[in-house]
Amino acid sequence: MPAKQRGRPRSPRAHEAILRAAAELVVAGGYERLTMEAIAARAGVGKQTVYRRWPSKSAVVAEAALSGHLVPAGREPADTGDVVTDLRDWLRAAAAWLAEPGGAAVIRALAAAASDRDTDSARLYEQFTGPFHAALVARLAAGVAEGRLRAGAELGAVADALVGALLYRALAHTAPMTADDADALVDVLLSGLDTGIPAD
Amino acid sequence: MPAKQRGRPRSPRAHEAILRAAAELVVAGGYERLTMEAIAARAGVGKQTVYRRWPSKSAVVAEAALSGHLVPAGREPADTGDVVTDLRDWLRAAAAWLAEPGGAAVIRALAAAASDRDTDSARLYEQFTGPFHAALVARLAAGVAEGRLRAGAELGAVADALVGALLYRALAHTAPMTADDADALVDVLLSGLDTGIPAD
Amino acid sequence: MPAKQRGRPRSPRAHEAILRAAAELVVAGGYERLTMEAIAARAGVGKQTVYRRWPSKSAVVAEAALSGHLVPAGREPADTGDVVTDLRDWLRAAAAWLAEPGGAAVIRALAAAASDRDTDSARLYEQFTGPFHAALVARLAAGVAEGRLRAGAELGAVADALVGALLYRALAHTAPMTADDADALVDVLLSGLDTGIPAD
Amino acid sequence: MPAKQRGRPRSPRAHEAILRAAAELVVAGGYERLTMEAIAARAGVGKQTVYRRWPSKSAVVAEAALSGHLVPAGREPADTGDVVTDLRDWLRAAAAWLAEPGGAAVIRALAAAASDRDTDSARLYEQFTGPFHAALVARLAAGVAEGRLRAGAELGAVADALVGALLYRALAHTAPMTADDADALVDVLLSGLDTGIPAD
DNA sequence: TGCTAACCGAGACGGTACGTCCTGTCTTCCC
DNA sequence: GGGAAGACAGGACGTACCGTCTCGGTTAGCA
Repeated sequence: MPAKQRGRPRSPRAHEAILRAAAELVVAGGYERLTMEAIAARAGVGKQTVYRRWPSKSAVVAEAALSGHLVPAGREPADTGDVVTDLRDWLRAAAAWLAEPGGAAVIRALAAAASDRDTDSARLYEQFTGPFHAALVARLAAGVAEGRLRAGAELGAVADALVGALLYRALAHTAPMTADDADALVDVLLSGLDTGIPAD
Repeated sequence: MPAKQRGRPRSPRAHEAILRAAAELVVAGGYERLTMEAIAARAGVGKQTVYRRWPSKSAVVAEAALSGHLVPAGREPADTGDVVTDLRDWLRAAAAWLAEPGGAAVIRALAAAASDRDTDSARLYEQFTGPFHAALVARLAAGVAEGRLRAGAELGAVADALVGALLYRALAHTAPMTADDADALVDVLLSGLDTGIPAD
Repeated sequence: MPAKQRGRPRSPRAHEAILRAAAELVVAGGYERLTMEAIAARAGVGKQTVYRRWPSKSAVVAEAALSGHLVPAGREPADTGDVVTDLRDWLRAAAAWLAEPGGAAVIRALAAAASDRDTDSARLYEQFTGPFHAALVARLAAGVAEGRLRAGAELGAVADALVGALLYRALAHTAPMTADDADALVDVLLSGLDTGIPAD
Repeated sequence: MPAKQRGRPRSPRAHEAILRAAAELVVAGGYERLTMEAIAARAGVGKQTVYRRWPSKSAVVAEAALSGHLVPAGREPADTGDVVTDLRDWLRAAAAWLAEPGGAAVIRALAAAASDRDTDSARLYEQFTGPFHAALVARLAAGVAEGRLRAGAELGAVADALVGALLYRALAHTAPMTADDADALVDVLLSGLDTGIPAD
């Protein structure tokens, strides 16, 4: 029995306004330049109203990310029946999003938020990258079922490689991943490197 | 002719003490909790002495990382002649280091430092992960030359996948990469997923 | 016709609890540390219930003082027929009360409350010190009628001097007024300073 | 040996600017409306620079008062040789100052500052009213020496009565003391009330 | 040997943001 | 309609750091 509700209920408007403000500010200025005061001010809300809901900047950002304010949800690979094409298309789309300034800002903000000591960064990554990872594994498994991909491979490792490479290129931002890079990565993962010739 | 050195030379003791202090503090408390004042205090140095050398916190951390205060330098893959074994060993060793608390702390600090708007994060990543990436590509190229790996694959993409997967698992830290995970990843990259059977 | 009472009548229990809480808190912590939230909490009452009755902290304190929660009411000088003794006794008693920690705390709280810009401090002082002042004047007038005190003196000025000296010693609290101080003050006011010898 | 001076010395300009700002703001808005942030802002100074010197609002106000920023120093009674006239003139002048809005504001601010739990209010009153009190006693003693005032009276009590009556009228501010009130008070103190006729 | 420049530790400076506390108002459910 | 509870916008609190500055005091090369 969850302690009967007493007093004025928390305003959903304020809740929403805070997350929206945080998302806008983090895209505009990056995580380091983001301040709780600015979030509250832009949301038209007292600071206490922010702190009543989240204990820290990183928690607000995490919630904004998880609730879809920072990134449009639903980026699972399609299933056209051709797993190779689906994989390629998904990776190209993801790379394109991360090549935009907004996408990169989100990823970098997430990495910074996750570095905060008091953030449940496992949960953050799990909820943010987890769906992609899981959807990738599912699509790959379907590809195996189709007979298009070989059985026995560790599909989780493949998803790690795909998500990890995207993340790495986005964070390092020497140069974001291009469509060609994406295709090359898919090619390697499909064809492998082994020539079958054993070492001497 | 670079303006002959005049006045008191900068103290190498102070230089070293600052980097050591920064490294210790970042491992102990994470990047977010790190402050320039604490670095200076722990190094027994005035703040100006820090700012005279580096313009920002992230620059100090970057230097600490690059100069081997945060991470033991020299982790290139060995060349035993067997590229598969070398790759596996390197990935296992890297995964093991990142599974330690210290290793994870360093990576997370680096990610946070790189998220600083005013950091040359490209340079940071390049200098930090670059050598590994380059060494991997070189070792892979040698493997191709040996005839052990097929020619024509985009080796940079392979290195991206390896480094990225490590990074992803370390940052997400749901569970750090195990030796088995490492082996599975190498296996996939070597053997590929493709059965050679085209889509319907 | 005074708008017939509608709805639930105001709780006298709450009223009383608020004043008692305010009195206790002001004695315990002084006026500056007193907060409306603490008053409401200690009274077991919602803040609105306080604000419904009084518009400000100083008003609550004023009411607490005036209603006898802060100071026992009824300290007028006695009338034994001997105005000198009565005056001395009254002043000694007042000085003794102000020498206690509680008494001093009340006076200091009152002074602070009266300093609030939006307090009707004239009313506060009038209601708090006014009765004493008036009773003193009355007792002095009776002394004049008795023939014990000379006519023609400005009795209000005498009362000002008595009340003012008490207040001053209490607020300054270098040392509260002693019985001897009280006697000396009465002595001066009765005997005067003038020798009757004019200035050169 | 007072610990050799190290680091940048504290700015006398800032010190002075803070006290001036505090004095202006307290006269303008009263003690309750005074904030540390406003003091710092008006002084063109960081808040820390205020807190580095004084621990609280009341301490700043106390210092401003004691250093003559709130009240022009030097209000001792003159010595024309005629103690009665001197006393009357002094009391009239003091009453006139307290009747002005500025004077009243200062006294009320002082009373409020002295009510702060953590203020050394004894020192505040002693240094603020003490000089007047002492000068009054001195002038009265000179009057005794002149033969104009009777010996044997407790001159401290007389000064208490004068200062106290002024303070009381200023704080209560039902009506500030007028010149006539001042004259009446001096008259009573000089002539006394006693008719010499004993009680029945 | 003395001059001058750049360094050194220390710590104050004007600022910004922090996270907490309180104000006076409001909104809910309950009597 | 009053009452207890508690959220609301607002704003001051006192603290912690930022990056800069100003002290007295080294420590070097150059005169």
